[in-house]
Amino acid sequence: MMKQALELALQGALQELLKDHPDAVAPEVQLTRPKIKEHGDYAANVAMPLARVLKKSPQQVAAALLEVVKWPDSVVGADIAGPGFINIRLRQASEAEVLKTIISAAENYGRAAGVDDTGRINLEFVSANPTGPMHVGHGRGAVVGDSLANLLKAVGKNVQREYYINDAGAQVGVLANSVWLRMQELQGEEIDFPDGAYPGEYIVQIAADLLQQHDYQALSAMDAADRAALIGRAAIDANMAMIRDDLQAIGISFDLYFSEQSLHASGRVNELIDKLRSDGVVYTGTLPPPKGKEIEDYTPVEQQLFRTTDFGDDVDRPLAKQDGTATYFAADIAYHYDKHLRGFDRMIDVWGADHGGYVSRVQAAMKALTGRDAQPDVLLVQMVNLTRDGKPVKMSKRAGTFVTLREVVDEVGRDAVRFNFMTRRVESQLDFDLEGAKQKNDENPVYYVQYAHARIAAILRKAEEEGHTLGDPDDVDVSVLTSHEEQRLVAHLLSYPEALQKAAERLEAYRVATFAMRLAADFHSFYHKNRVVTDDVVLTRARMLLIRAVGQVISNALTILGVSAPERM
RNA sequence: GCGUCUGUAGCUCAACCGGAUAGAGCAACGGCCUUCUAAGCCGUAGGUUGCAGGUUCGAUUCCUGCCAGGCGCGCCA
Repeated sequence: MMKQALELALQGALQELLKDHPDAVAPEVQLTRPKIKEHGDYAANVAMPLARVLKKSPQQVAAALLEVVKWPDSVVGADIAGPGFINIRLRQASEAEVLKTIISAAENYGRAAGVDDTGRINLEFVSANPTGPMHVGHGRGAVVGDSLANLLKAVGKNVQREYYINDAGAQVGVLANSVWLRMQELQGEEIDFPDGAYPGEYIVQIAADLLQQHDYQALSAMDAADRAALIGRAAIDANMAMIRDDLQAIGISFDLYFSEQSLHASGRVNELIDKLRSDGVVYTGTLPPPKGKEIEDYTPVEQQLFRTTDFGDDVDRPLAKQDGTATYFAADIAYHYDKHLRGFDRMIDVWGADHGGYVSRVQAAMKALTGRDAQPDVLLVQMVNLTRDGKPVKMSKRAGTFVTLREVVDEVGRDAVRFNFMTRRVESQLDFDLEGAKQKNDENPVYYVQYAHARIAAILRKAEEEGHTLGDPDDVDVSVLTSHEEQRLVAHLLSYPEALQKAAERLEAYRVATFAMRLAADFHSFYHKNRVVTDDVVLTRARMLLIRAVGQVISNALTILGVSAPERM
């Protein structure tokens, strides 16, 4: 890699300069790609921090560095500019050679050669409760998590996708009761459907299916708890099947669906609480009433508390409810601890912003259990505001009027949903307009990128019709690609592996979408100023190579995002 | 009240873990289709980066305090 070679050269020069200053700390060499063409192909800022150490002006330091530096052959010039930047210019031909690399590597360009051995990563995302269909907010988390998994795999990480099924606790009882009420109703009985029950139409469907499979009289005669268990299990299975189906519709599947109930059933939650107790981080006490919320009948209760405040949390957290069963928190620690025991070196959790208050307690718990290294990295995905023609779509879970992810995908299409969800950082809220996402114009970035890909395919078809063939890329003379637009494209393609690397390091998959949009923009700009198919055979072949490489990289980026790259539009 | 995320052009967002003249799209205005896809391109205009301090050679970026908005804050998951 050119960048590394340059960094090495500068580091060498740095050592040379610092010979007389044995106790000085050498600043890190950082190379950036300047935004402005006149600033060269790479720029280094080392002279500026070094100026302080050597007590000379940055310009003097830069000059001294240039005296001793031994550049690689491809460097044609380096000069000092601005407040002390060293601008480096490379021989152009050496950059355009990347086009040949891209064509031969094809879908592997930008990807790591193999799977690295720096550890296994567990990536948990979606984990929507199996009590109903996924809404749009879940969809954003799903797309973010899935794209991140693709990205991490692309740079060579060993990643497992995991879905945590919250199939335990009181909500299962509520779900079972909701279904049972609908079953009774379908049998013609008068029912009173309470506020707390799940109102959706899917509950009625599950009830109808269950009536097909089970004898209603027999169910009525059953012990209520046994019946609730049976119906609850069946309803959860039905909902999970629906969720998996909906995820399939946007191209997402998991390596493992992990059941919370299995943690309780196998005794691992209780084992974990015992372990914490023997570790001495559990005590019996009462919590102060919560702030900022009016609670009329707050009564302090003695309970088992996990001393999470010793590990960075705000208050200690209860492990067991008053009825003696474990809290959700206790099960979740057991779950994260289980991931640790399964040998994952790193955990990443993608959660909705409404779980933000939960991060510090889980991290505190994992710190207590395993030490700092096994704390999960938590990505909090902010809300999605669904609009139609700019007006908010009213959603009420209680009234059963929330828009499901499936409805949105069916209406606007998988590609538009996936790409639009990836155009912003997870920290910022996302406005998603149903009409805007369907429009096939500039307002919709997914078409902008896909259009570039389809346009490239069309040009290549045209070129072949005209009798041009690319042939062996190694025989193409890329030195004729000298226009401003061509050089921009080459530089852009060259930076793709670095862009992936950076995005992966920061767990910011949206950067891949940004990259694709910028590359598409550079291509469209090139297209309008340069003709690919001409009478000049040498130039035509060089440009065919160039746009094929552009199309390949757009396709590779879109693949990471789970978006298709069409040949025609 | 506490925690957390956000605040950049009229609107929606970028700005490469402190760097050079803060960039795109939409909306506005003016151009470009008898030649490879106009789902596109070129140009003009638009900014005290919420406010006030601080650290630094240098701050949209880091720190502190305010202001505004989102999310959350008993054994619900």
